[in-house]
Amino acid sequence: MTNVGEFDWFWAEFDKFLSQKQLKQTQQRKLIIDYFLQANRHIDADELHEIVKGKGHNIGLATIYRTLNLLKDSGLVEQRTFAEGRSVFEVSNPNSHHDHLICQDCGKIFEFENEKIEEIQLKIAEQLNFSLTDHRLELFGKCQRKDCTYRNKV
Amino acid sequence: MTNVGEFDWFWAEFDKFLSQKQLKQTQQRKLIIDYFLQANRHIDADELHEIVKGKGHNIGLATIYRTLNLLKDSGLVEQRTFAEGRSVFEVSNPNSHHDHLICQDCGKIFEFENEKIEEIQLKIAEQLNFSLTDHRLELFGKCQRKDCTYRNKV
DNA sequence: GTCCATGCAAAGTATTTGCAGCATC
DNA sequence: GATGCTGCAAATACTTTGCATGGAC
Repeated sequence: MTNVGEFDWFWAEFDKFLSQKQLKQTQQRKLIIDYFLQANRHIDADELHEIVKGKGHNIGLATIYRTLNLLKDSGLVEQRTFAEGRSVFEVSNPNSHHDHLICQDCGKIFEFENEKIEEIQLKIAEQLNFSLTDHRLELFGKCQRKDCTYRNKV
Repeated sequence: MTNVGEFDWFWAEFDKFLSQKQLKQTQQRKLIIDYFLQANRHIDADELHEIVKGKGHNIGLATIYRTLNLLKDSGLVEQRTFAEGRSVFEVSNPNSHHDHLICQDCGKIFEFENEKIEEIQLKIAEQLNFSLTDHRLELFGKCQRKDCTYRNKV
């Protein structure tokens, strides 16, 4: 179990959340979240379950879902629905609001940030009399990587 | 059945698509698509099914799905996944690429367009060596409408 | 007449929930 | 020791598919 401190802030926040809600820290939650953080990418419940099982832990898929939903409730993790019918989760970093660029051939997801777009969004919301709380921007295209698998080519 | 010509272009394109693929025009498809176009909003398969049934037509939910998928294949309609676990469909107007502003309280969806953002997106994709084919931008916030129902207030 | 399309029901996915035993506080 | 948590299986929600019949070309 790597615990070099990179995610200490995450654990601190999560522990705070647990005690506030009078919930318990458990072996399973520790494991699931640890592997989730190690994965360090967009991951869905089933993938995470496979990883945990692959490491020899007998943890039910339901517990994976329950833990991910707990993380979502805590606000530490965001749930996204890129493809139809499947949700992926990722650590929500409140400081850097990044967006996604998705290759339609190989499915790889790249991240980027752009302040200008954020500014314009605020203006648009203002004009339409909205108070903006969040946004989601996804660009779809074809990456030029050599190892692009053309997964979805017809 | 209103047929004032507003969607003639749509039917022309769809008929072309059908004959290209050697598929057939049917009563059911006509009905489903007609009600879909009349709805003129983001709609999901179940809602559309209710509308069609409400008008006294005995059409199976499976046929609704099949027809919507057909429209998606034709490129005339886009499928979106706003909330988890439910897809909505809307006419894809290739000339005006609009985005969405969603009220987190009442769930109402507003549309907007912004050229500047589109420009920036192209630049970003270029920098990351992507050829951009599509995008999706969703803003979340609170609308200030009097009839905002605060549906999701905790 | 040949295929494709339809309705129905069954199967498929992704996710949630009920319950009895177990772990944490 | 009380209460929340877990694994399992069943339930749920959305969507797709198999099959026999009917309709379009």
